[in-house]
Amino acid sequence: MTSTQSDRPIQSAELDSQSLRVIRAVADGGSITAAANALGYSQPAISQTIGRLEKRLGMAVVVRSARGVRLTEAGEVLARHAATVLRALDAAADELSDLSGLRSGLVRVAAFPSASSTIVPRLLGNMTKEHPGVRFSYVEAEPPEAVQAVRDHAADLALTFSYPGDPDDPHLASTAGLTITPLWREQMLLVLPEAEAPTTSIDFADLAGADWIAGCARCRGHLVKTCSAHGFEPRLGFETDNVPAVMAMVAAGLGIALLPSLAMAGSPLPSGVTTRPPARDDYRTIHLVSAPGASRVPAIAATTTAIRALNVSSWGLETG
Amino acid sequence: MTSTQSDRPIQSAELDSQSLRVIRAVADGGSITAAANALGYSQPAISQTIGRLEKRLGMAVVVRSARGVRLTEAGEVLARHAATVLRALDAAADELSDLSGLRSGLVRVAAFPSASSTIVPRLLGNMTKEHPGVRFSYVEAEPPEAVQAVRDHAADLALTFSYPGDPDDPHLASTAGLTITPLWREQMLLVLPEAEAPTTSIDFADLAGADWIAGCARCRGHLVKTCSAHGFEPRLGFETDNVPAVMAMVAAGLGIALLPSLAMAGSPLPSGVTTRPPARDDYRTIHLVSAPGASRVPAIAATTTAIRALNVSSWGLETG
DNA sequence: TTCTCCCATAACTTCGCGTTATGTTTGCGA
DNA sequence: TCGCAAACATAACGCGAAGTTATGGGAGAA
Repeated sequence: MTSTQSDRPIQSAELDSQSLRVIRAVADGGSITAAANALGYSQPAISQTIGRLEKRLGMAVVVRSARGVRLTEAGEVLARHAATVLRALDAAADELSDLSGLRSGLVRVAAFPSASSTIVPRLLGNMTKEHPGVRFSYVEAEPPEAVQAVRDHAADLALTFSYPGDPDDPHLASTAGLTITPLWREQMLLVLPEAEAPTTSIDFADLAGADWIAGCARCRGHLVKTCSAHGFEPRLGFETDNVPAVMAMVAAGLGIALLPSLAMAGSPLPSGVTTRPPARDDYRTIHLVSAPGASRVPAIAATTTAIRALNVSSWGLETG
Repeated sequence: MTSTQSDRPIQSAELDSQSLRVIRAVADGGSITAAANALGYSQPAISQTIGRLEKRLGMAVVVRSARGVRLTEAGEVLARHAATVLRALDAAADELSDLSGLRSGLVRVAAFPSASSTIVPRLLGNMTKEHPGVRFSYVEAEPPEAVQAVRDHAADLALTFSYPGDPDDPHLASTAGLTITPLWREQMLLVLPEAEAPTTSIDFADLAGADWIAGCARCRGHLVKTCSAHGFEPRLGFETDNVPAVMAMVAAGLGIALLPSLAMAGSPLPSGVTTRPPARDDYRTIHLVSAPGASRVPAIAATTTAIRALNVSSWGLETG
């Protein structure tokens, strides 16, 4: 009584968006030739696409008509759902275009404190002016935490610094899978009362008797290391990572300090306080840390490019 | 300042449903390997599919993570729209399965009047019992109009008849593109008063002096042709294609008639009226007319199969 | 360190999906 | 009635997408 139907259910995997595009074009144009012209294909391409689809489905999708072709019920089903599918694909393509064209996207930046008032505002200002659709988040973090944030995918890009030869350099330990690019060398400056400042640079060895005001843990480590390289151990009286406080302490005659040049740019020197470079150049290095693949995310790639393009000479940074 | 983006907008043609399936599986499984297992592919297949997609889009869709992989913003966009796309594809596949599995579908049938009360009810009864989801429409139409309906795609299947040697046979003229299958031979019967009926069959030549009641135009043509083949021209007194009316006229002694056997099945003989077969077999042929490709529409194919499977012997039809 | 998990790559095969060239059918017009 | 034109199908072919297995390398965990 009943016919010998295969009765195999149609899997959605047997439907592809290209076939739906073709069906819709045929429905709109009324003929295979018209669809081919509309889609920019040759006539046999459409004919074969439909033929393959019908073979997969095991039923006719179009039937030849006097002039052109018309859809079967199955074809109508496909044409109806094609509208939904193709609308969604168009929407996705639009959003991807926005990401690709830097009209949308989010970049999560982390950087160390003295960058917060110097590099970061200029960077984000340039970027939002150039690409208003790109959004940024920013968290201030010391290098170890910043690196960890990138590792955890909590941040896309991190600006960090490291002192030469630092054994605790977070970039050395378990930075597996991260890309670390040196950006600039940042000059270290001695901060001291004007009265005690010589006219030119200062030899570290002359400072063996001074009281020192230390900064963050790793900065203090660098200070101790530098002093011991010059044959003495610094007398550390005060500790704070608050730069204006350090300067005020220097102004109050409580000691001298060794600060990176970005700290100067962020906080004006109090009167009576000045800076001098050490006789033997002292610097730390600023790095850009990113997860691999960051270059293949348009907004992040654009941000890294913008970072490299920053004019940083006014802050005492040297490209290197 | 800005980076060198290609900035080429993403075309929705660069997105295919397979990539979306893969993206969704990766999003769900959290790793490429898990997605491969879920989809039944090898791990490199998924890896390469994503790689090709990223190459087409010009941006990353996933980033390697500690354990497995995670989506970028672009990947999230795709995963979000993938839900819509795949839902629509599943819906389409379901509907196609219903069509394929004879749980839905519409078959438009046309047939000649005497089939309306015989063949067609039995056919549609069988079909709706066997396949409740399949819907039917039916229009009664004489063969020329029925053939035209199929040609115009106003009907999917038509039951028609033709008399042997009919020069106006609608199946001969402009049936291009239609499939015509002979189904059965239908016996023609003489309808006459019982009083005048011989016990066995009747030789046509003995009826030269009778008055005749004619049916439809083509039936009348057949009658005239048959009579002239036997050397006389029938005296046509009454014309109607109303079968009960013909029988009533015969019962009233107004003449005799030549009717196809299906007409008998549809209308009971009045008392005093009987039928006899002509001595030399007289028949017409019942055809199935369908548009090409009808066999590739499941519901229509099932209907044609059901037509062939009909038990029609009780109506005086012979397979041939 | 070593083991395990996961992803990428290489090398290869197959077939989907285009192309151009050509055939077939239908409807139309001289 | 006889080509002509229009539309779809088919053939033959090429390329690249998309799958496979085998293998390598990096990162986390015992």
